[in-house]
Amino acid sequence: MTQQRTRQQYDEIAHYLRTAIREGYFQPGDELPSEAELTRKFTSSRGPVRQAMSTLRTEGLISSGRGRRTVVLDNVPTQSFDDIISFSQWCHNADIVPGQRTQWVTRRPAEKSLAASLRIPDGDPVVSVFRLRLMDDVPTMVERLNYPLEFGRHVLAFDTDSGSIYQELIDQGVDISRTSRTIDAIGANEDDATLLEVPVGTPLLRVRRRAFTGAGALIESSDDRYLPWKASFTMNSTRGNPSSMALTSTNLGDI
Amino acid sequence: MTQQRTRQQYDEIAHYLRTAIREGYFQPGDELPSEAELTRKFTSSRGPVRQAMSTLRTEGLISSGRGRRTVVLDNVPTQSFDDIISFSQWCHNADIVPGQRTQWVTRRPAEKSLAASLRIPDGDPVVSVFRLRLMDDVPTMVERLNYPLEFGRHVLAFDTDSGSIYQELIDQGVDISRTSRTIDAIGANEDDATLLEVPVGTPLLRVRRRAFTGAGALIESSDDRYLPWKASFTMNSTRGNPSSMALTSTNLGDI
DNA sequence: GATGAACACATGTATGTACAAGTTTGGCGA
DNA sequence: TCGCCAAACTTGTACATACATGTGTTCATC
Repeated sequence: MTQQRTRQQYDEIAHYLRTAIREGYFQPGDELPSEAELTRKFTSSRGPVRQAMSTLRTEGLISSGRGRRTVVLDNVPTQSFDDIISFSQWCHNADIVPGQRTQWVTRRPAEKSLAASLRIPDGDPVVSVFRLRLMDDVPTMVERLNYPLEFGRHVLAFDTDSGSIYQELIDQGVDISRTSRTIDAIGANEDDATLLEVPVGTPLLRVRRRAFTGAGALIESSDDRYLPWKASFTMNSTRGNPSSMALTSTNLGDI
Repeated sequence: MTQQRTRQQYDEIAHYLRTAIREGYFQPGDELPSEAELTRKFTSSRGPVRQAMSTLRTEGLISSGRGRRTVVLDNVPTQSFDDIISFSQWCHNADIVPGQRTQWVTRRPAEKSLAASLRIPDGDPVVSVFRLRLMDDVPTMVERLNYPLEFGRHVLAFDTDSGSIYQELIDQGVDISRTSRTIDAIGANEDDATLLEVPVGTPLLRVRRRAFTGAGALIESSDDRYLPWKASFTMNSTRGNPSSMALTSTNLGDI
């Protein structure tokens, strides 16, 4: 999936360390080999070694500091960009069989709020998808997806019961390079309640997502609602590293 | 707050770019100066420039690639580690007056599940705090904090109605270096409902947090519940960058 | 005017060096 | 034995250089 050409040195080092940590060769609290040792081990220079360390640090796997040896922190969960963006991909990684029951797929003119959210003129055509997603055949999440026609046409031509829309877009050459998520909580409405088989008002974990191309064009604006006892988000922050996460006060109806 | 000694070059460059973007000098879609230009502008070398770019990239502010000029993405919100960990700090940044009404502070032996969550033996003393937090005098969040005695003793000696416990721990020399958060949704129980002045069962955004020292010792295990129309989380992920965030299936009662 | 090759320029990766600024270690002296 | 200091080692920061690899432009050619 989304293959890379020849693996870079720093990528190789990072992969080695990540694997060694995940498989318990380095336990939480253990010291990692020093940069000098890794340099020798991989017949490399300090640059790639430090680059690998840097990625592990922002993943929250290790902690380092001047004079101190680098130590392994908790065996924290982390996922790649592809895992994060795709429900199907995430299920596969967790050894869960993903499923979907498409409720409807439409092409229609965008009403005002949706147009604003997609940053297109009022009335421009959008493609919308409404699906129930399942984990091992158990209802877990309701998914509302909206695409500008430019990208939505790929969705219209796709059997939305057959798998990952995300993967289909990638295969069609759409360059998904960044996503922004807003997470909050909301009570199940009637549609949600029926599909998820819970009472109206049941607290759901809502994830509103917007996906962008590298050039900044908006690909998707979506609203996913999870049963909180089936899925949750975990994130790590480390002092000194940028967080890419923000607590925001919700005053304006953004997204 | 938590001052730095002399600002490093890469930090200066990052700060300049961040400010210029936030203040609109570089608009979303604009190209940033090339690395060569920045090198000249700051009389520096490529290393620090690239280091600054790297932090902005993981913050989701910019996007770059081989051959392409670096472009500004959305004007995305990001916050530092200190902002993320402290409700008071976050409010200050958003020009909101933070408040708190302490319900109780106790020292007691940990019952089984709490002891496990704090990774201490059953019955070891813990310090617990239960507070209502306010934004501009409006109830916004209920906060349940638990500390092993080693760190909790600082909390016992602190007036929890006077401000930020986090800041107090820092001032007492506690090295808070990493936090792990799990986010989901939960209905308000009777305590939550009374304090937040909403009906029982109202969907709340729950953030369970654990804080660690650089050496890996557990400082705090907490449970914050936000009114979702007052606060939410935002996060950005970029292809190729590690995410430090994970969607997790909630089977075992972790945290 | 359309096509394509050559070129300049952008960022990505890698190496080597030097020094700064912490932590740990070990030995020396009281 | 205890305490202190210097040396060794660790990671952080910075600079100079080289080449890889992709993008965009220019310009000669068809």
